[in-house]
Amino acid sequence: MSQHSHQILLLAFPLVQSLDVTGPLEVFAAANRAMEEDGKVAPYQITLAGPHKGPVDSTCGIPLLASAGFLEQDLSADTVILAGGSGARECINDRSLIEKVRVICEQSRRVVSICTGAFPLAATGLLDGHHATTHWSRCAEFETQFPLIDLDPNAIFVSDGKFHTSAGVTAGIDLSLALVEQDLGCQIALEVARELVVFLKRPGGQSQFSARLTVQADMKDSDRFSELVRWVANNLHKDLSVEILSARLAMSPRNFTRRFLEVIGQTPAKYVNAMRIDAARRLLTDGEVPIGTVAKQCGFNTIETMRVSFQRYLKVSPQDFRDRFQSIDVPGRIPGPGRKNIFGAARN
DNA sequence: GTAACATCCCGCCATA
DNA sequence: AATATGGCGGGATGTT
Repeated sequence: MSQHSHQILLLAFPLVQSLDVTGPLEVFAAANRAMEEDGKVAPYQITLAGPHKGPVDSTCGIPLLASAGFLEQDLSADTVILAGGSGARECINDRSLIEKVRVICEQSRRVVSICTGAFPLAATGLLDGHHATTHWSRCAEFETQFPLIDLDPNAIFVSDGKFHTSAGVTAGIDLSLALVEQDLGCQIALEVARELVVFLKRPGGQSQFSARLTVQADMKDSDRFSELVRWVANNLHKDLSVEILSARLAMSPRNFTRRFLEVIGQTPAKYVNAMRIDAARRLLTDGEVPIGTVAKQCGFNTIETMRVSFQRYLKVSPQDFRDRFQSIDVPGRIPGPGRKNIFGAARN
């Protein structure tokens, strides 16, 4: 936690419009707003740059720099973020580009990659011998390309020294949030998280829920599954057992479980549970709905079930969760001891 | 907290 | 031959 400003360089590979880029931008922009509301100076100065080929306008109000002259520009920052998405994997054979990335990363205090942004980072060789992660669907490819890197396919995000790599795009949002917490403290991170309605999760290394996963578009059957996922989100109060869900897609439970894991990246029950906690979280923060009603609406049969789930995954009870978030609106009220870290107890 | 009960989910193998 | 699917068993995990 410090008063000085943080310079952030966001490297976007060909596609600028992807959530990999806009997600972190939103987080840091929200952090700036939160600080300004507190009467402080907006701490984050963000530069968006990259060798992209997409439309050259601005994203989230951040002007895009250095598209054509990317290699020539003198770019450095406190924190550099390599966004993933379309084009990130393809550019690892562009030697001059990778060399440029390497120089930038070497000069930076913190290096962050999101999703497949890990590929260009890995290509620099800087990650060799380090722990890292990337999007689950690209892990096999990553491992064969970069055998010297210690890949953890199950982690949401991995921190190793100055390098922080994250799994999916939503994990990138979570990671940005963690950086904000590191830089500005828990209070601001809380406000940002609340504003963005990002699903809260535990520190890296825990794979049980990584928020709402974006279904890979290029994957077979993804249409059926994304439709199912949408249906699930709208029917959380119903019975969402494997048996019921598999019947909806006219699959055997065994095959459904297998395909669900492949396409969505999580097992059915875990995913459903994550969605339920997510929904409950929103109802608890955004309204005055009694906790028992929240539990029912979100598909937890009883308050007890919901409480167990909250304790297990968020390390707080529903009541604590509600109190904590609503306390933000009360000036001067400070969360009690042991409640300061929304990301869970353990940190590193 | 705990115990009984239910469901999940993943390896293994047969079948399509 | 190679691949996708489905059934089964039972330890792991979750619910009441």
